[in-house]
Amino acid sequence: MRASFPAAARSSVPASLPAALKSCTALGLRALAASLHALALRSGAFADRFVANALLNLYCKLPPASYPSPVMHGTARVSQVAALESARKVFDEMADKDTVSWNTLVVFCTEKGQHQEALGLIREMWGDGCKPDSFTLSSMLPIFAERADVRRGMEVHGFATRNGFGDDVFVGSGLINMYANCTRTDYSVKVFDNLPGRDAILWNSMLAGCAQNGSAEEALEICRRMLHSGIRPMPVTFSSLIPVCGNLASLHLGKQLHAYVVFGGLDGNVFITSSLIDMYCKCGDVSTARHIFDRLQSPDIVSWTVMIMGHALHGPEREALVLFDRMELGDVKPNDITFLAVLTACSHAGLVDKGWKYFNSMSDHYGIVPSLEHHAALADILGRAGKLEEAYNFISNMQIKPTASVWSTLLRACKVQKNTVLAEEVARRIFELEPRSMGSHVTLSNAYSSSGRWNEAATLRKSMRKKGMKKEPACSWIEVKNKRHVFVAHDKSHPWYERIVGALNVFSEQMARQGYVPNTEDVFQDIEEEQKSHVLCGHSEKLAMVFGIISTPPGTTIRVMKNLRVCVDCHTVTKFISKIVGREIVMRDANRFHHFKDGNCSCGDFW
DNA sequence: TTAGGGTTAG
Repeated sequence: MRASFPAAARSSVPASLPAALKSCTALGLRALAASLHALALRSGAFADRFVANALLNLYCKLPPASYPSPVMHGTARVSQVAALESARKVFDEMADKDTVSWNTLVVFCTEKGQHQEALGLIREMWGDGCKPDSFTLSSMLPIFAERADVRRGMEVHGFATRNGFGDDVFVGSGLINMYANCTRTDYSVKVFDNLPGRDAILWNSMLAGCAQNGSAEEALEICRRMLHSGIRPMPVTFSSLIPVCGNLASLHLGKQLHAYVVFGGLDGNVFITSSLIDMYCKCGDVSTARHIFDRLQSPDIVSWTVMIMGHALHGPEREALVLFDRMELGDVKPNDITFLAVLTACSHAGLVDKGWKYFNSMSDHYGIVPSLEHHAALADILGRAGKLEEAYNFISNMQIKPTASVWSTLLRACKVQKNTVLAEEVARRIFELEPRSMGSHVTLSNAYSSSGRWNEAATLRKSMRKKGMKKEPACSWIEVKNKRHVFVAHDKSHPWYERIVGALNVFSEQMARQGYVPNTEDVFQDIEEEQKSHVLCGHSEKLAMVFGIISTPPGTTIRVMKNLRVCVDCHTVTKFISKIVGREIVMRDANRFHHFKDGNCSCGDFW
């Protein structure tokens, strides 16, 4: 027999239920929530719009526990579909739906990445006579942000303006992010500047939008303006801004932010510490990164991954594998990005068997399907280890269609191994997919040159010029006394140019006495050997390094950054100079970090 | 009374 409620109790049920359900949702009280659901049905309170909406929200935030727990991608998807179905069931049973009901479901779908379902619901909502409001619009914008669909994002913007939501801060922050993701930070700034009042989250939206899209200078400018407006920096301000320092490789700026973090007592925030570890790695100071990492009580997956990647790029690569194995023993499970880091370590260390082992364990032990990037990483491991044929077969037999970037890892390996026959075949494949691939044209031309096939190299260069293709100019930079100095080859514009060349000549004489012979392999022009060594003398990384040495006190570590890979001769020269001046020289190129000390390099001459 | 915005790794 079902208990019936006294009339007085029944009337008070709807008033108190929404708040009670909200508390259950917030505190994760599933059992109590289930009882309240039963109560709502028995008492008739479910007919109340507020009660039903609160229940719907409960089902979205706290789906019934009987569904499989979301562990890996595949299972999580099943779980989300089941959760949506259960929420939808509650929704369909509602007699009195309003905009809140629709929005609750829409938000649930967008947050779970079920974008098609969300857009379908919004169409259904229109058909039901319920017009989208600011909640709906701010939920739609992240969908077009992720798809970088600026056209549809702009349609939402237009709708918002026409319907009186142009001043809404939630719609505003959605628009700022959407435009930033579509690489239109200029529009983000316009939206931001036109919003009334000031809102701390909007400032952080602006900052994050610029930071995530490579607009480093703009991000710093936003930060200056924010502080000037009296908005205090928040934890999220630091976790957005610190990666900017890493991308600029600006160690002095990164250290300043680190100091603010420590003084503000924010060094326990996992977002901030992960970004600090990554920043120090990217700025060439891996030992400080490791120092921070070693003091973490319980590193999360991002902290582990950035530290593993740090060792993969700086060496010792085996330390990256030691960390990975340590992580596997704990509670934190590796994800697809962690595997990219560990495969990078295998590539730089030349560990073919381990590379295969980790690659296979992704699907065997973790249910992670290897992506194009993982395939490219394994192809790189094989190619760099000289197993060109194995790499070729591996790429040819991939389950997913290889892209030009996968093939290009093999092309670079062919150049290093001086196998121009295979290089031509691989380049043919690349040009079928990407006829104007600049990097691959240059690599093939360099492969011809370093094998002495000057005519083919010249013909290829000529056809590149004809097609209007220009090689990215090499440049290197160094920070001295908080100022960045940028050099291109034979750059005479620097005020210290004469002094740099003078010092370089002195070093050349010392190196010659110690047995140095210029390595002209990377001079891709058919000129006399003597001229080639002159070309080598002016390479941007040498200019930046020598400037660093003569403008800093003895013993100071020199950190040079280069946009392309370091050339073979510069690598040899830097080894000699590190010994002559007794300094550690760190050089970041497009592929990894080189730590030169006492005449040796951490890459073991394998890069 | 019920729904929404900003952060770390490739």
